[in-house]
Amino acid sequence: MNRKPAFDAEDSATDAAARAGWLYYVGRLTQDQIAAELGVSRQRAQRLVSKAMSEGLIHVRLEHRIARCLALEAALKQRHGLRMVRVAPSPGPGADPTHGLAPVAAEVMERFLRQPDPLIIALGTGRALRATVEELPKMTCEQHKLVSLVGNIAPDGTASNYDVIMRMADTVRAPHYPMPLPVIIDDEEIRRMFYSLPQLKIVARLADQADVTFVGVGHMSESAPIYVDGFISDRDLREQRALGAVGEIVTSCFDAEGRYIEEGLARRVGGLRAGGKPCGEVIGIAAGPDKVVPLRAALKGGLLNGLVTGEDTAEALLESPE
Amino acid sequence: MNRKPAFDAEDSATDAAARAGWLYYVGRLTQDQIAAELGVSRQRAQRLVSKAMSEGLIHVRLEHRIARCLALEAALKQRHGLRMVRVAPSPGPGADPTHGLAPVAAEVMERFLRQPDPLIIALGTGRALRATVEELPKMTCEQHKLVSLVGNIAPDGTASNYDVIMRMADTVRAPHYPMPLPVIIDDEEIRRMFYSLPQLKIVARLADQADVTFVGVGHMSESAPIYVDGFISDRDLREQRALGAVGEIVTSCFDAEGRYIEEGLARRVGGLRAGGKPCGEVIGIAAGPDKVVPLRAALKGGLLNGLVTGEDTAEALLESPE
DNA sequence: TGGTTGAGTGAGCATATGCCCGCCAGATGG
DNA sequence: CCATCTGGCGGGCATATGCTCACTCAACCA
Repeated sequence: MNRKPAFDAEDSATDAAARAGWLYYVGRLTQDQIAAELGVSRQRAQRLVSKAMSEGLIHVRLEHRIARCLALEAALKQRHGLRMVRVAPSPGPGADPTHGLAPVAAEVMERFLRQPDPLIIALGTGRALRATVEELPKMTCEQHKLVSLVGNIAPDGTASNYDVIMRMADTVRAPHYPMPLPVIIDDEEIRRMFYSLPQLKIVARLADQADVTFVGVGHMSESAPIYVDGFISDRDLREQRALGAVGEIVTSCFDAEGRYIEEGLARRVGGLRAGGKPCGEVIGIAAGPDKVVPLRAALKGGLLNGLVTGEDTAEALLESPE
Repeated sequence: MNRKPAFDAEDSATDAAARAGWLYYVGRLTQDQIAAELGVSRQRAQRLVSKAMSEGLIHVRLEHRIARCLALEAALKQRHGLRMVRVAPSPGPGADPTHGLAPVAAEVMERFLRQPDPLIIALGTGRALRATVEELPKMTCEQHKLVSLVGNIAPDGTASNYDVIMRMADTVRAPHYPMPLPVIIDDEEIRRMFYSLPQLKIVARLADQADVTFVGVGHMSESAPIYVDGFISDRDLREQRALGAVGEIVTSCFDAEGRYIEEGLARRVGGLRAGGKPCGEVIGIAAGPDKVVPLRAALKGGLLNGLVTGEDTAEALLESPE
């Protein structure tokens, strides 16, 4: 009764791997120390540790409320081929689901702003974006250019309340290019005239080359901000919904497949679409139950390649089949 | 409403640490990759990972039946200041509690045998040791010396069945020094004569310099092997128990505090005590419910500095207070 | 207001890690 | 019985890691 046959050699190899893995991950020993402890060469110790990992003997888990968020980020990133996803922890039941989103989004934005090389940063509009910009710290970013994708003149002639570019430029001290035209331009002639203005062409060209674009994602229900705030009419809303619109990004509506709807309203929008530059980042910032449907569509259609959202929203997005 | 005050800076630092730790341990990214991902310097990434660890955000657990054994080993090692502890997985309820002990002990023994530098290896006796030796593979260890600590002549004049040294020497091809004298020598004159034999002096000197000693640990109940196998008489057993004996190592009895009992039987033992050389390893091999009391005493008295035992026994040893 | 302090930062370096390569032993097949 | 093969082993090297040391910047106190 000497050496056992192969059937338990496997077992004893796994035992040794477990032992090595334990010493490495739990005991925090170096592989040299493990080698000494087990009386084997360092290479063998390294192979055992690696085996312990690859055989799944070692389980690592993160004890932190954002652990779930990180998992959601990874899942969303993978499912939709996104470049960047950030999921803000849920604020808890009952609270505003967008609470906590802005600081996280601001962190993302700040990272771009901290780049020393000049960037062209395009901005949409909306509550989420506005809140994000308000979370930015004062800084000096004269190397970048901020470009608005959307007209800053509301239907009533005032500057739009949700025009974020001025505020942002103010906080981060960057050259900025608002789009001096109405959000919606009913007369096609006038619209063409606006677009032919030289300064608008400059803005359009810049926006087209944006390295990164931050946009909100709106929904198209009766309480759609774009409608409630008077940017589009009741008729427009019904028309777009009839055409299949489930959401909008800088007033461009898209259907459940994430395809922009070219008919109707699209012809009267005073602004540009996000994502002109193919290799630029287009980051959507949105959270809340209302945003699940439009976000799902936008992701499906590849309208975004980056996303900042909330835990519950991320979960809902991942619950859909496919 | 710009930068938040310190109260959530702490939180966001922990969040970042959690994120970094997650990327490192779950995502298996290098710190450089994490630095790029988070847009910080590598040093910062390393600090975040380290913070995640030190704040206990990362929990590692080993998914393997020996995980518990490893934890028990660490606990025993620490509690009793032992140099080496191995705990064999429990064979399951109902099975022989010593099952599985021998292969583990043999692994330990083999490690010493594989040493290229010459070692003096002292051996006790007993079932556990015998079983251990039988698990050794054939090998050639001419550099080492095997020394017996205990007489190899049973009271009936035969060579003891549990004399392990011959078998071991046979398997590992090492020079060996049995102790050619009875296990118990009733006549003091004869005992002195035996000890004055030159070859016995050689053995005694070797044993005294043993680099490592392997011994079984016996209990002192009515079913004590030392008694059942006829090495000591009923009277001896009662005498030693009356003197407080709770266990024996190579026929030297000790009390609950792990102090050797010098009266009575001790004067008639034909053999040596384990642990002559202060810096040598003295490794006890024993498992089973009967062994808990003697092992606890031996550990308390520092009679052993190494231990190979079973999962259940280790657990029982750790259950005692103090 | 101006010094002081202390936490956080990046550079640099010694060490640990992971991986590739040539080697050897034991298994396999002629 | 010998040639071949395969799989594990240690040597060595490029890379990653962790740590120390000045340094900065900003808050705090006098």
